[in-house]
Amino acid sequence: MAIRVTVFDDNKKMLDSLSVLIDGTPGFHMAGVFLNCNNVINDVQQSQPDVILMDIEMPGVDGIEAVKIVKQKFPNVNVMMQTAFENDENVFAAICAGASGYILKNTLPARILECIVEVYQGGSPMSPSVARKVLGFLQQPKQAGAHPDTSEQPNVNDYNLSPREKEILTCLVKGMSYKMIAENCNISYETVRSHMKNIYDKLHVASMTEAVAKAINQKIVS
Amino acid sequence: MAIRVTVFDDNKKMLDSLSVLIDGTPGFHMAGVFLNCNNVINDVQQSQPDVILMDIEMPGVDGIEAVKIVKQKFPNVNVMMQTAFENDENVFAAICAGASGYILKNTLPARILECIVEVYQGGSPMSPSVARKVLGFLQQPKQAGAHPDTSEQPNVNDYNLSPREKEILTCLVKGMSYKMIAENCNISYETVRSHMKNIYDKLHVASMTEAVAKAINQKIVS
DNA sequence: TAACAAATCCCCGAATTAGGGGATTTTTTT
DNA sequence: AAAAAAATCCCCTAATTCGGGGATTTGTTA
Repeated sequence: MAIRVTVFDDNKKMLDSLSVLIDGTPGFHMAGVFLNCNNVINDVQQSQPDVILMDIEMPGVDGIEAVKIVKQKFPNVNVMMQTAFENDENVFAAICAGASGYILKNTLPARILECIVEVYQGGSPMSPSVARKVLGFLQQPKQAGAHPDTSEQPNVNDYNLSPREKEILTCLVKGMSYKMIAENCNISYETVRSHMKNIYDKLHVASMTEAVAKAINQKIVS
Repeated sequence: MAIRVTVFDDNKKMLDSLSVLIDGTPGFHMAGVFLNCNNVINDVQQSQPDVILMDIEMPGVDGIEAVKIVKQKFPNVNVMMQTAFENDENVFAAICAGASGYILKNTLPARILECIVEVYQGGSPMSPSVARKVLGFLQQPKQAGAHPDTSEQPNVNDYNLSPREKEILTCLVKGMSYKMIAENCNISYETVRSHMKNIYDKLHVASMTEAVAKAINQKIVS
């Protein structure tokens, strides 16, 4: 059974080459080609695709909007974005809208077919640079310039915490309870409490949450 | 200039076959192989890799921890995870830790080399099923509203908190106790508790400290 | 209309944390 | 050597948080 592909793209040339590619390859069938998404629901209903190739830049309803509509009406149809540009907003918006893949228009024909299969099989093909962007969304904004104080001067925001106290504060920031910290640091529960009291004194706080907030915001712990 | 690859994997056989593959292919050089990550900083320092292949399941320091350490010390080295399993937690944790790729151990040798090149060139190769999971993380917080927030960097880590929940989380981060939050928000103590329970569910945490740390680190509250 | 999310409130018991006292043993500094 | 700081441990009481249960009202969505 051939994989049914429907394409939305306002570029007629692109549409033609994709038709040749898809209908000319065994195992693939071009179920429908459309120059815009103004009737996307109808178009999908009619063509009954397994996979949709969707351009982003289109007059009228754009590709992002179209994905939303499609995924709402036909959640089982997988949509792969195919676009010339890859700015952050588009990538992110497309994924949030429910796209299952995101490839660039310079992708080689053979690779496009591979991607269609991949999407059909439940994968999420992405062009390398897009994949990197996607991971970027998930990765926390890391500290860039990472050596502010290698000097011998004590950090003013250090609050004179002892090494052990910093260690315990670090555990706290990771979400550990006193009991867990005790185990982690191989000391008794009561010792943890003692340290905590001292930490509170030095930080001028009176609860775990305040201590954690201060520790993170003032970068007392890494 | 060959791409320098360092591998961390506690499976000796895997290490051997990767050595043969990498050192036997022009354009690649195996810079170092290590059975664990207990001295990861030293190992990386010594071997000076362009790309690191990192197993997750390892005795002692595991692959996720190791990525964090590596990215902190050597932010320019790209790390690709290679593991037998692909449970959600690992994938997510690895990416958050700073991994630049995530492939499964059943990946074909030729493809592994491709992935190394891709990582080296700034891409993020992922096995199809992993890529789908990654997109899933981004799609999870229910379809983003009608207006695609294109102004700033998209906040991925919104966790679908309601306005009131965000308000309460903000209070928490300021160090308030339940009682203080209740007064501040003009609601009863029990209502604060209810909101807190829901916040914990959505954030996947189980204590105030964890919630505060997550809220600050992931910029859920400003 | 029915189903759902959001926001509000309540109770119980168990676990955890806070604040107030201590004390002893190492290190480090003066 | 004496003083100070750091790290370890203990007890008691009060306050707070956590994890289960609920429930009601008000909107919005399907």
